Amino acid sequence: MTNKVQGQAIPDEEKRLERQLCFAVYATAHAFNRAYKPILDRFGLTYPQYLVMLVLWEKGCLPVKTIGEQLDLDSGTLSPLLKRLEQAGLIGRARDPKDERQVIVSLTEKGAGMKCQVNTIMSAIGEATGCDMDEVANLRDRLQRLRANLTAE
Amino acid sequence: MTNKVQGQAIPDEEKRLERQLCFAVYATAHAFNRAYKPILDRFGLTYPQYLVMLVLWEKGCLPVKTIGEQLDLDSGTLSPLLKRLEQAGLIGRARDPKDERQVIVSLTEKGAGMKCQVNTIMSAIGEATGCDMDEVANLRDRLQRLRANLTAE
DNA sequence: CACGATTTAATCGTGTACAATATATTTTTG
DNA sequence: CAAAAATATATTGTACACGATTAAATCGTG
Repeated sequence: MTNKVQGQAIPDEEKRLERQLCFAVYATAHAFNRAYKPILDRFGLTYPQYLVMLVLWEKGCLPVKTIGEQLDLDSGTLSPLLKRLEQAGLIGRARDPKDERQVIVSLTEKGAGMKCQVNTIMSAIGEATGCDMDEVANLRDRLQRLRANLTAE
Repeated sequence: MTNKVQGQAIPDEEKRLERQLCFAVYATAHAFNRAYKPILDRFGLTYPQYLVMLVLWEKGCLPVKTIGEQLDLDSGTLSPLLKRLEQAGLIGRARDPKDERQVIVSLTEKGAGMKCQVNTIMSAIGEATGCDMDEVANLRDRLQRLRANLTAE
């Protein structure tokens, strides 16, 4: 016998990698990345960069802080990523005159013009998932609840 | 009108970040990582390192290749990760005498002894997910199907 | 048996992630 | 109003992740 105090002992079968929800999420995230790569390569974007562009296409100019809240990423990740998007000519960055602490990220002409490619990208990925709209919605909603639980510490 | 040829145009509402299944997966993977961090820190493990240990606890000695197949990671990721596990004294690495191309990864005494901590780790994470066993199984199976679809290119 | 093709790991370069720290700019308070 | 606290971003160090390349060993076919 291995464990009695802290709840039930978990049977070995349940400890297998394939049974872990965390691994299913982890491996699916990688699979999505790989599915996106050939599509996004055509636009010179990485997947996290594409997410930033999605937020900007949806909401327009935003401070770094807000982008970070949307994507759940901190400045240590976003600063270099935004620098690369700026070098690619897709976004601009400027200190907010009202509050010099903030850096406002905006779309350039080139970055805004790229928005019309979203249909192509989302259609290709939608195809690759092999899921109908109900299954996508089901899975997405379950994941959102799970994420909220995990974050609620 | 934006798009008629390539299937239907996707309404703007569907393009929002929160509606994307890929982002739900991406953000949940990060949330899992953060939930694991304080637990795994106590054992000096990162989350990917923990996954490698899970595989070794389950199957014993394995070549790098097989570990990569289990986790869907390549040698560019595993080589440095395994080197750190070796430096931490949890695993050993040795060329297979039968086939010198292969490196067999094995558990040290210390690494094998750590297995009894799995109950604690999995219980803590299970708690953090806030999901009952049915919901975990449901979500895991849906993700496994999704991953298979995405990988089937 | 030889020699080219394949297999297996390691290495290198680029790009996330994140904790910890640094810096500059508000905002709050004594 | 000045010092302290809070806020926003950038930087640094460590650790994945992956494509591309390299190097060593084995295999396959002539």
